[in-house]
Amino acid sequence: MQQIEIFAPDFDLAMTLDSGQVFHWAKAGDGFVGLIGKRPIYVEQSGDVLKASGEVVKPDRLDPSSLGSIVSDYFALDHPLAKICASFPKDPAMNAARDFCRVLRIIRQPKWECLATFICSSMKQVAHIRQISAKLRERFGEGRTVAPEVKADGGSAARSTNRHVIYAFPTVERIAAASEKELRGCSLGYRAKNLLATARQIASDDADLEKLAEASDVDLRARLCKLPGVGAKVANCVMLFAYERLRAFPIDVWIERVLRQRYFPRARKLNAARLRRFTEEYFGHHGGYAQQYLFHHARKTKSESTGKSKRKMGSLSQFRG
DNA sequence: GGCCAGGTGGAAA
DNA sequence: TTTCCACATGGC
Repeated sequence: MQQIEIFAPDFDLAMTLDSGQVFHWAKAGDGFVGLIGKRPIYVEQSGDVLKASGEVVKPDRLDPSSLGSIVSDYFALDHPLAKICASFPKDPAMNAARDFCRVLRIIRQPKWECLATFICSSMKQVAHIRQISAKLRERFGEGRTVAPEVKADGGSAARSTNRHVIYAFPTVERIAAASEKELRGCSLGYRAKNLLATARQIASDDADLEKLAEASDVDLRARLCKLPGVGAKVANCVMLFAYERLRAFPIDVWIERVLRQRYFPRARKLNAARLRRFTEEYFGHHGGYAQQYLFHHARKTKSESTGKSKRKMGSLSQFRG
C-alpha cells in the first residue's frame, strides 16, 4: 500500500470525474475509488491537495512509475489551465462556461478503454454509459479491491475491512473472445456488434492503438474512423481523452445545441461541414478544452430549451470528420 | 407512453 | 451532395 499527497492547484476532482469523460469512478468515503489502467486507486481532495492510496504490488517493468506520477499523469495536473483558459475566445457563452469549469481537467485515459467506452456511448445518456461500463467490467474484467481511505499511518488502509471491489476494464483480447450475445447482455444493444468487430480488428493486429499515437491529427482521425462504430464524434472524443489531441472538438447533441443557440441563432443553412469549420477555426489550439467546458456547463445548467426536432439534429450529426 | 440520449452506417432523394 | 432512417435501451 502506497499513499501520496500531491499539490494540485486549479483542479476539481469531483467535477472532472463527473464531466462525461470517464465513466467508472465511484464515490466512496470522502473521495472516489476507481482504476488507472489496472491499478486500483482511492483518491480524495482537500483544497489544493490530492491524496491517493493504492497498492503497488509488482510494478511491471514497462511501467515502474510511482503512484504519485501515475495519478498526476492521469489527471493531467501538468496541463497549464490558466494559459489554456486564456486562449479561449472571448464571447458570452465561452466566458460563462469558463467561469463555471475553470478547474476541470481533460484527463489522460488508457486508449482501448476510452475507445471501447465511447463506441458504447452512441445515443446513450451519461448515466447509461456508466451502467454499460460497469457491466462490461464486472462481466469480463479483472476484480481488485481497494480501501476508500487515506490513513496518516501508511499501512493501515491495507488492513481496512471496508474494502471495495472494483473491476478493470476488460482487455481487447477478452472482448474479442466474447460473443455478440454476451456483449448484448451488458445492455449494449446494437453497439455490441461494433464493439466486438473493433476489438477483433485490434486484437488481430489490424490496428495498433499505441502506435497510432505517432500519427498526425488528420491521420489519427482517419484511422480511428475506419473502426466499426467509430465516426467523427467518437474519433474526436478518443483523440481528446486518450491521445491528448487538445484541439479535437467532438460535436454531440449538446454541443450542437449550444452552437446553434449561442453562435448561430439565426442561421438557416447550418450544415455539418460549416459547423466543423467554425469550431476548428474559432476555438483554436485548445478547442477540445473549450468544447469540454461548453459541454459540461450546458449539461449541468440544462440551459434554455431542450426540444429540438430529432430530424434537424440528426442531419447535423451525420458529418464525417 | 413519448421523448431523449457524448452517433453510425447505409440507402434514398 | 444532402437527407433520411434503422438500430437498442433505460430514465424521466
